[in-house]
Amino acid sequence: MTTGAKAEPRSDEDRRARILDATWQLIAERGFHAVRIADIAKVCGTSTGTVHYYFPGKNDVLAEALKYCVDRAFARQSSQLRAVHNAHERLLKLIDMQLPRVGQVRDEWAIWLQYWAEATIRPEFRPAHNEYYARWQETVRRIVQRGQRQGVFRAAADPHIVALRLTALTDGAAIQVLTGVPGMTIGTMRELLVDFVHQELVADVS
Amino acid sequence: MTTGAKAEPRSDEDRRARILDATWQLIAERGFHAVRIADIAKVCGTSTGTVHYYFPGKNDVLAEALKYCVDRAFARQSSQLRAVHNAHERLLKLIDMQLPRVGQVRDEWAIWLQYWAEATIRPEFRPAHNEYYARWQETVRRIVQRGQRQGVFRAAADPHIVALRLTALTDGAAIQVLTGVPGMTIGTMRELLVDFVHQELVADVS
DNA sequence: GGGCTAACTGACGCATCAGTCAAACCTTTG
DNA sequence: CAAAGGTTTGACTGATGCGTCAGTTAGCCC
Repeated sequence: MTTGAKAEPRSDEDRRARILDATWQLIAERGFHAVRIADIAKVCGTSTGTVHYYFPGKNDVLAEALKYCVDRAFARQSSQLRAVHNAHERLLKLIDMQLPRVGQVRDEWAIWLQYWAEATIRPEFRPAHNEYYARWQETVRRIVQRGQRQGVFRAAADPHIVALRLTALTDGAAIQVLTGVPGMTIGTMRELLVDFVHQELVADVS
Repeated sequence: MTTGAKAEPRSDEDRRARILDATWQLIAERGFHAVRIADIAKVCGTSTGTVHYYFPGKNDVLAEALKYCVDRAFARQSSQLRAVHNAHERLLKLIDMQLPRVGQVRDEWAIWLQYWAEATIRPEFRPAHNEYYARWQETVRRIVQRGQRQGVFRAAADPHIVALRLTALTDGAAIQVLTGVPGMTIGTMRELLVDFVHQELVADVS
């Protein structure tokens, strides 16, 4: 409903992908547990039977939709980041791409919040979640290491620790934006993260 | 099921409180949307009719249960913090009390995750959420100001900013603990937060 | 054309729950 | 004691939605 690409899929076997695409957007809009198979079918212009034809049960559609969304987002980020060679700029670019503005990125953050709530309660969601989360942390860590090689980041910083902190800080700030905490806007969030990067990785003294 | 006080309520009109107590624990265990009126009644040793006698609808029970939990946790924290007079120690005590160990505190964190997921989707949850979140941030901010008055914290730090950062960092770290991100344990979380406090508020240079 | 299969449909069966209600129960007051 | 009013019960209802399945259509090979 928001900004997801809804262009006609070329042939038949990405019907599956169409279903997943509709599903993750519905999750982002209405929440994990408010999504009905009938809603998915309606958005896809198909029947509930078809959804069950491709996925054994509702849980499977939902779980795969989460993965699908996170995967696409990661791929998109990666490809855009590759174009930026300076590590400092690349990190700032990453931060910028992750700001939960309205639209696509905000919906993706909504997915993460749903994912967290679900993974807390249902341990079977954790392995997949942790894989994706680790991949994200690793992206950050690599940029830090790259920056140290390039000499734009302090050599003394521990990339692992910095990644842990920066991801935590990003998540926490995103929560405040998404839940509408007064005083936490997109701008505040960017400032907060940029400052953090500067203090941890750029500033001269320790 | 975990550690909530389940002692016999003295008379009749805290039957309401008993229901809320059972409800928030069920939310923490099973998730917001998996809680059934019948479950609440069963835990309370009463009937579904009684639950509806005290609360007009399911939504009311759930929403009030969230508030109830957050309120109790806040009161408990406040009373324990009051005993610590040195601001630095008080902040460390706060951090310690908020580590999501198993049991009560972990359940309370689970409630926050559910709250966030819900507030993201349903704007009507935001006002209450933001009120509680603001109260928490204010607690942190006041401790920082207190520390500056006492001279144990750097005067240059902006209490508002520090509170924003520390709460975000805490939330982010808690998510990683609750979702079981490898490498993020209670110990790591404490270390991360204590380091942050030291760097932002205690270390000499800026 | 005639068999075969894969893709798709949508009505139906069945389970699950929120909320209702009339009756039962208990407590208080006159 | 009796009436009144507050509280509790649990069977019931109506709605909702998942998953199934018998049936349909479309493509494909012989």
